[in-house]
Amino acid sequence: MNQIARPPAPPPVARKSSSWTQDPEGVRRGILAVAREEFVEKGLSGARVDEIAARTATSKRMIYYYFGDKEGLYRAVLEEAYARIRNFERSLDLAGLPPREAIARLAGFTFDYHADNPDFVRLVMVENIHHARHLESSSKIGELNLSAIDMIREIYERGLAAGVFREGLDPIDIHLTISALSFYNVSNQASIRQVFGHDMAAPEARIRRRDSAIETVLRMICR
Amino acid sequence: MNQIARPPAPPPVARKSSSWTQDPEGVRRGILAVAREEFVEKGLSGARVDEIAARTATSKRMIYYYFGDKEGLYRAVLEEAYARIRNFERSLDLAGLPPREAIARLAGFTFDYHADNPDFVRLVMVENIHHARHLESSSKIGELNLSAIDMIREIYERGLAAGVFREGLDPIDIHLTISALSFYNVSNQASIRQVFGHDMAAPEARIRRRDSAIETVLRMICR
DNA sequence: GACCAATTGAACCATCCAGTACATTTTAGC
DNA sequence: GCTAAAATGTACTGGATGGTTCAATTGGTC
Repeated sequence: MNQIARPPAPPPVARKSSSWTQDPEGVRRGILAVAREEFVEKGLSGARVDEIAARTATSKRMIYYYFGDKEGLYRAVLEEAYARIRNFERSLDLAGLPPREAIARLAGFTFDYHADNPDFVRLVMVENIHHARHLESSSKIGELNLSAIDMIREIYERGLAAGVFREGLDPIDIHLTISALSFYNVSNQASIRQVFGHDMAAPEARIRRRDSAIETVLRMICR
Repeated sequence: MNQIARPPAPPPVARKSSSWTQDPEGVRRGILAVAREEFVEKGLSGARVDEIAARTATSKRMIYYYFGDKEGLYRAVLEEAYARIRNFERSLDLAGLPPREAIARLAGFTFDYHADNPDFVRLVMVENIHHARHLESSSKIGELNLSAIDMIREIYERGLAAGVFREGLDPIDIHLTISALSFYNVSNQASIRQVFGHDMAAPEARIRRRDSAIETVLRMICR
């Protein structure tokens, strides 16, 4: 509910005043926001369409009107989440930095994105429980692929040329390491707390883990 | 179905033959095995008690007789999974190895355990989706805590004394890094395949990722 | 071979829940 | 203003689902 930047909703056409006051885009966004919270909290099968509808400003009827069925709604939520992280990745501008700094900042930003968006992390968990079937059927997410991996490849090659990175590494492997170190503390936060009594969401713990992750990635890559 | 080492089921008391042939322990185990598969595949809310019952040699009635309700059954599955990894950890004998070898083998074994037991990984994902509520209510899993972390602490201190490890590291941090690098490829296997077209379960990919994880852990810890 | 507790079978139930039917209101174009 | 299409409200349904009832069968003990 808080990480949705809901712009002031510029009504393209004048807004009449009456009993009803219709606003399709707003309704859509409203449904999506509530749906995301529910799916993130209870999973795809755990979430209840009635519950989502109840927490919305509109009715269950509208959910089916706009999204077809429960899976369509889930898919829309998933696509929005992936679109958002793709935007985040595109917003990174690391080309100007020296390789070592670039990787460090990429790792730091990635860590922060995961820590700041547990909803995204939990959605990805849910989707993986379902064997990523919906990622498959939905819009080709392949663009993610390029942006993230190519960015790493570019930095890595610059680092090789500059002689600061060790040779023989795979950009995908680097990406997996950064992702794993960013994802795990968030995805497994609850069980870590339960088993080790450590709250990874606490500011100090998070900062220390962040530093450790960056350091680990640098040590992995640097000569 | 394959990663459960089901010992030859030594019937402590003789087995009679009759129309019915009652065997509580066997029934229990049978239910648990099917239930694990279902929960792992569909999650807690996605799994259906009727479906579990149908795949069992016995009936739904027995599930409720032995486990009370769906959550009780889930809890039993969860406890069994954690008991199993605790056994695995206890079975590791690294005290005799030089520190560097010990950490490398710990990382390798941990990686292999996760890769060989995707059921465990998926169960932990499911449990985290549910905020580890059932880990909390079930038998104190705190013993895990000790065994895993203390083992690392012991190795780490030997490594410090030998001058091969760098100072200032937290055993929990080391554990989290090893776990993250072991867990992520399995938990996110489906989305990795979907987004990057890489199959982490393929033998070559797995071996390369394993080597990379071990190397990364060593570089993280060693001076 | 009788008795009791443990174990099992078959049918049943109350509720939940995804999805729909049908009517109604709103907006936009003329 | 009139009309068609888009958007919304209300009420409902049929099947799925977790859980239960009641009785029957078994194994051990005496």
